[in-house]
Amino acid sequence: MSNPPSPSDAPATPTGTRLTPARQAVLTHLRASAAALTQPELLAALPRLDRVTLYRTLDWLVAQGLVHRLVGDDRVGRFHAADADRGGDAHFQCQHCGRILCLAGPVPVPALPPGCTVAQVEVVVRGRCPDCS
Amino acid sequence: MSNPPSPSDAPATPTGTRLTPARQAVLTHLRASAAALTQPELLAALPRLDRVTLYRTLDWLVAQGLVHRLVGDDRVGRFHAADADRGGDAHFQCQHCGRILCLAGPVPVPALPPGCTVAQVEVVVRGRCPDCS
DNA sequence: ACACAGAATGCAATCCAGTTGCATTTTTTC
DNA sequence: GAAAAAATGCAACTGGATTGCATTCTGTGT
Repeated sequence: MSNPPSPSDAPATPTGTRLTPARQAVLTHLRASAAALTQPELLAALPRLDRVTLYRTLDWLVAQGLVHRLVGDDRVGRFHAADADRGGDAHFQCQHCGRILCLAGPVPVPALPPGCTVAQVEVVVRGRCPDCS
Repeated sequence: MSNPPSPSDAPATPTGTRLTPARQAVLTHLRASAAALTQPELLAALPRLDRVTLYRTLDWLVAQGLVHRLVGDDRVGRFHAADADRGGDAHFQCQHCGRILCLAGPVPVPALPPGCTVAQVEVVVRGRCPDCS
């Protein structure tokens, strides 16, 4: 996650790892979606993939810093591409349809108790998305 | 969740519901803990309770607005008392021990796409807690 | 005091996303 | 072209969360 963002089409594949078609397909699909997707959603969209392969693929993509994983209110993990054109740490979750949109821009850091080291700040805004209004 | 916060010691029990000893015990235990607790942690602390009873108890407490439920990075639900002396929507999760502390004070809302209705803003700060530094 | 109704509890069974082990296939390298 | 490394697919398993149903408990009305 501390990697500098790689070019969109040829990310570095460190230490004997490959950017396989499956991984490319998942990454492409995540980049095409404005909302964060769950594993079942991805599986439905890419039926040739095995459940476990998708799981490991997402694991790898997250490890490469290409994909961001977040957990919504329903404790289901959702994934979205960590592209430069999207913000990193701010998300909007619709309380009606459950979709998670990715917001751009930095987020303010709230006041912390002394002694706490800050590594990451994540903001989740809940409400109604434009589609559900 | 849209209820006005009830007094600490005598919450309203709407529509024929009771503040039973089990519920009081869970609420007391949550109030005594500075960190948000998982269901297994609560179960270990209150062995007389059944798993399902604890689940339903937490459900009830959350519905009453007495307890706040949040999901951490590990997709495990954690609960903490929604007392007035604690903030509502800001939390700190230690990346080392996994504990979730509750921070006081609201945070400013980041920029949203047009058409989005905001109902709640939640902030999760990740890093190292004082104990793990 | 007794019966009744509604609520709460406990046990068992189920669900689902996530996870791991192992055999097989694919890709890279020598 | 063969060996080695990585990726994939299938099957089984985990752990928290969740539901159904029978039982117990509390409060109310007669």
